[in-house]
Amino acid sequence: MDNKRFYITTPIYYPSDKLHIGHSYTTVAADVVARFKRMQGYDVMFLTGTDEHGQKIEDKAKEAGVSPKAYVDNIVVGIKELWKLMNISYDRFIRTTDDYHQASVQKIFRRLYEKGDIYKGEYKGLYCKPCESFWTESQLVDGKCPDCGRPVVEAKEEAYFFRLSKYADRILKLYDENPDFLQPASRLNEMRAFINQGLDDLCVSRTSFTWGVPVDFDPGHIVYVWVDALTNYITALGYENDRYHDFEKYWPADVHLMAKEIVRFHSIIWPAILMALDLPLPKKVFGHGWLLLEGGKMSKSMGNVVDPVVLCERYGVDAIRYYLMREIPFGHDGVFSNESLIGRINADLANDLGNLLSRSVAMIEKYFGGTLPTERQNDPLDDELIGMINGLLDAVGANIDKLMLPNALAEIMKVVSRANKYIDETTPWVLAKDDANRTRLATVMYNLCEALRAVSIVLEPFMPATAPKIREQIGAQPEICGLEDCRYGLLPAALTVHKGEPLFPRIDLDKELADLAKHSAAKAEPAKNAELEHLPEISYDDFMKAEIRVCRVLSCERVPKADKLLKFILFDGERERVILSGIAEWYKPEELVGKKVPVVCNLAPRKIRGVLSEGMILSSDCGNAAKVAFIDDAVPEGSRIR
RNA sequence: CGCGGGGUAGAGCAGUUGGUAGCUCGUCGGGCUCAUAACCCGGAGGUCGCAGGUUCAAGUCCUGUCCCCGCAACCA
Repeated sequence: MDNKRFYITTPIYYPSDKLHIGHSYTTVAADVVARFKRMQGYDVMFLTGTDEHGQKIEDKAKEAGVSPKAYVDNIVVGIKELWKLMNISYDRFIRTTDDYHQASVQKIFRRLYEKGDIYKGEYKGLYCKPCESFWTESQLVDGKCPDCGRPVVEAKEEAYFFRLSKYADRILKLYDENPDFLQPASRLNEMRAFINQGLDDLCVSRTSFTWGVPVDFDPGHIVYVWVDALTNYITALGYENDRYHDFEKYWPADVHLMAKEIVRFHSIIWPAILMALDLPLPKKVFGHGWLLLEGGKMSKSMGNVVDPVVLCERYGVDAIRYYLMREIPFGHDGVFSNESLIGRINADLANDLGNLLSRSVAMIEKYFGGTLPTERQNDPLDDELIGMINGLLDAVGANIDKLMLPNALAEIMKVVSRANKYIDETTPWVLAKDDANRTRLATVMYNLCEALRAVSIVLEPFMPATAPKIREQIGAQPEICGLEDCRYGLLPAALTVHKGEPLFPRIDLDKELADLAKHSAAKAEPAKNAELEHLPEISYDDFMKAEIRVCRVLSCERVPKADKLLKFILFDGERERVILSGIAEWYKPEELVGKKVPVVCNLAPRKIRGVLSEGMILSSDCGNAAKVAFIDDAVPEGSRIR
């Protein structure tokens, strides 16, 4: 028993902003595994935290007019509240600004330096003086600084480097000998290819900012993110510090869980650092996919992030946890949408699971006054359901061990479906009509409750709040709801049920979507106002020079070989005019035909892709998209707008 | 240019070592009435991006080709 230990981590998140649903996704996944392992009897260490140093935080804090520490303190409070809200059962929370961590990082850095794996060199690059930033060639825009557009110069500065190149062969060997080290396997090829194109040594210090851990033997140099952040996985256990003392107990980690964009750091740089420190390597690095939003990637700059707090408050934590774990194939990208979320909640949780509980308990109350008689009468009809109950734990466990979390949930839902079907097959309402069938009816009811009990057990890691609610209603005591109790026949024969509230009320999809649209529209406005771009004042005469008229769209089609352009033929009140507009990403041509739109008619015509465009259709910037400013249909073509 | 991933029913996805193409949602029809108008059964719907090849047999292997997405490191 003593050697059953399990160490799982999430990345430490960068608290430059509030966390979004993608962070919740990683963390919920880790939580599910941690909870399951605890139920299996493992001594679990589940670590999460925040990576709080660096230029960006420094900038953000300055913008907000507070110290960097005050800035991150505030965000971290929010993050911890989010994890509390989402029922995340982390055992330890590390902040890279914690004293013990910083002291450990300095020791580790010094140790690597003394060993010769970190050396002082020169960082050469393209430098923008006003921005005090180095850029790579590929980052430049038209050969100029991407931030300010000014020219860059070649420059160099002193910096410390980690001998990453030295470990390339050992890392490749690691992949060969432990194909399971990095999952999904497809990422392994990517990493191999990356290493094979040649690893350069890694720049591990900075002098361009001060918000970080100082290199204690060389003032002015700050330890850069690689050594500062990645080492959290060991400093949080007490490596090179006295705050904790379970490094020996938990290291190496069983799983580092993360999204795919940081897989490279964890499967190349992190093992190299550990090799340099002569420490064992983590057993597994798992890079899951991204939650995409309809229309593309979620990102803070696009302003299209989904706030997990809002979702949890609206639909309940367990519904969100379930959706995240069920809908997106773990390891692949998946699309988040309100429709699919509500669809899952309704179909799986309300209709199948919630309703199964509801109808089962209702029948026991109706036919037996809430308590089952103790005699039983079995039937071959029961065998399949009972077999599935007895096989459930293995099916779920095998999938969780492989981190195939959606499959684990699918296995659970299979039992729910089978139980619903079982009700149809056994037709309890028919049995209830004849007292002679009383024993058989009780058996059917008992079997349903057993299915629900088994389901509640394996569902617990995924939906920790819902599982007890199910048990309460079917009258299952906690003593028979451990993982090892996930088998048929443990409920007392004289079972008493207690009907409760529906687990997951059904959501009216159309109403809900309309409501959501209203909210997000109202919310989008103030958010944008903060960063409005202002232009110089213009005179009334200048304004009146623009001839903006209402035009009707006669036809609209995509421009061949142009992914953003739509070609319009419009009627402006006296003639037809052709206009090209770069809105193809957001509108289908056919949905625009017949619409009335405002057009700047006296804009100098311009040839685009060989077609003369005579004017501009007015649209508003909406996040990263454009929305055409449609005009009320009652306004006649040609009307002047001013 | 390079590297990686992907193109399978209206939508979203499974398809292990090649052997009659599945699942969820939607849709159409039927059943039931215990239940959160939920549940159960059945039907329709796919030339598995395209073109070749290997094979008795290919979504599954090989070659070519088109399209989509990501990465391309000092950015946290």
